[in-house]
Amino acid sequence: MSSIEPSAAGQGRLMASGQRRLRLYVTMGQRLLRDSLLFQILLHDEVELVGESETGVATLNRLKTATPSVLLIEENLQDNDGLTIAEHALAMNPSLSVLLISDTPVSSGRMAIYLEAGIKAVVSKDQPVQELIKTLFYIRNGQVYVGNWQQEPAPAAMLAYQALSGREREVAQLMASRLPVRDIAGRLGVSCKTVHSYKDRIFVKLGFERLPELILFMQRHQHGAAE
Amino acid sequence: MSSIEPSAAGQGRLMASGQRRLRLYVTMGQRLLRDSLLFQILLHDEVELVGESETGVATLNRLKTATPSVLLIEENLQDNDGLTIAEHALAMNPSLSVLLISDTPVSSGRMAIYLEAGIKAVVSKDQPVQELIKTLFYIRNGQVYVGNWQQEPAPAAMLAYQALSGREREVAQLMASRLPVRDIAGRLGVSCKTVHSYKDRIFVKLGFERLPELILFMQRHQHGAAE
DNA sequence: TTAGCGGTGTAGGAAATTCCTACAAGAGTA
DNA sequence: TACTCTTGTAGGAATTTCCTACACCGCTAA
Repeated sequence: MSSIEPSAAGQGRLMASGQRRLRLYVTMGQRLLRDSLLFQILLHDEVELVGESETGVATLNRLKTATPSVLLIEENLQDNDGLTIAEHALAMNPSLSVLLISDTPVSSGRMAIYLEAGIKAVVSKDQPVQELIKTLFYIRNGQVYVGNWQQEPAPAAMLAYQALSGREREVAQLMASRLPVRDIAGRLGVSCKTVHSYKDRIFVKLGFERLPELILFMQRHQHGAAE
Repeated sequence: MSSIEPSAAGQGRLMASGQRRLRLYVTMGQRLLRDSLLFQILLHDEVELVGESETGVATLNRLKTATPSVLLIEENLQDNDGLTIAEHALAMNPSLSVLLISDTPVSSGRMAIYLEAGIKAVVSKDQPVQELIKTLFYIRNGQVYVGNWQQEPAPAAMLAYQALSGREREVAQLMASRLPVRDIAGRLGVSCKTVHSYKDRIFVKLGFERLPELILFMQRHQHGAAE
């Protein structure tokens, strides 16, 4: 069927950064969180979901056939605690990277216990999603992530705004209010392409990938970190 | 600034469906859930986030200045319970539509209490995100949503697969595995445009809007509702 | 039995978006 | 002074999104 080159193994472009596909298994009790997290995570095309379950035992069963490279698991499961499950999983496959999701911020004491058990990172439910995603990608090659569980009071994000130049701020503003690119271009008296350029720069500077992130950012920025 | 027509009030295209912008306020304790839900919700361009907070009192304070049309609020907050807060909010502004998020499935008894209090709908954290989003849009004009809190065991979704035609299933399959459109076209021996057409039809039939939804759907479909 | 009608396989077009690259003017610095 | 970085501006290629088109095919109602 045609002589079309199958677009060279993998996605090329973005593939350069890390290793291969991140094979993910997710264990999380509540569907709402699991779903919305998954939608978020699956936006990244190097992630392959190899399985999911709601309970610890189900996870241990499936883990034999699914062969994830990363296990994202909640600390508190209905039938067990994530730590125990993770330990079993690690016993079966020591090269698995486990990211634990805890309900509350972790103390350094607990952190030590987790690391001891071979868990690669812990993210609490009080942290931003991006934090979780960043961590996920960070640990995927086996690295341990002992990042800012120290819970900085929302600094980086707001400081980032300072990094935007005047024109960039204007555009960020208008884009966050959902004004279509064409209108923004019209209002600023420049070409659409220029607006796109600003958009690109803004997204790079702030580390965003999609409009909702910017909207949320601007919203939070305006109504102060008062939040 | 130039004589460019500001692309006719609003977004035209999609705007036809409901009323105007859905002005949303979100009260949710845990950042992780709040964030990921918001990213999801803000993907819909008729939603305007007018505020968010973590606690009940903060919400009541902000509600005076922000003027949401819909309040999405968790049942269990750190400082109060969502129901109480919602009642206060409704006392201030009776036209507000409140969507309560409960930790567990709601019994019909509780449901009655909620409706009594003027709450428009309740979604539990055990339900799929789309359910929440659907409900959100449903109640935005003031309608009450007493949908399937009866928790059907995942029927509709899987049945939907039946609705796909042969070719559509092939494409769905390949797309879910993240094969680029061009490669899918090559493999099936048709043009890219054709593949896009299949994609469109698949998304319409299943009611999806983005790739992650399809990926998740196919994953779940294959590994049976066993889940 | 023939005229419709809806579903399926196929594809084209317009507009928008993503991801790069380009480049000149000013700011700052070695 | 020469060099580099940032900012304002924009173009191009490949993709995507959203519509529309159209020929078949099978089924139904007159």
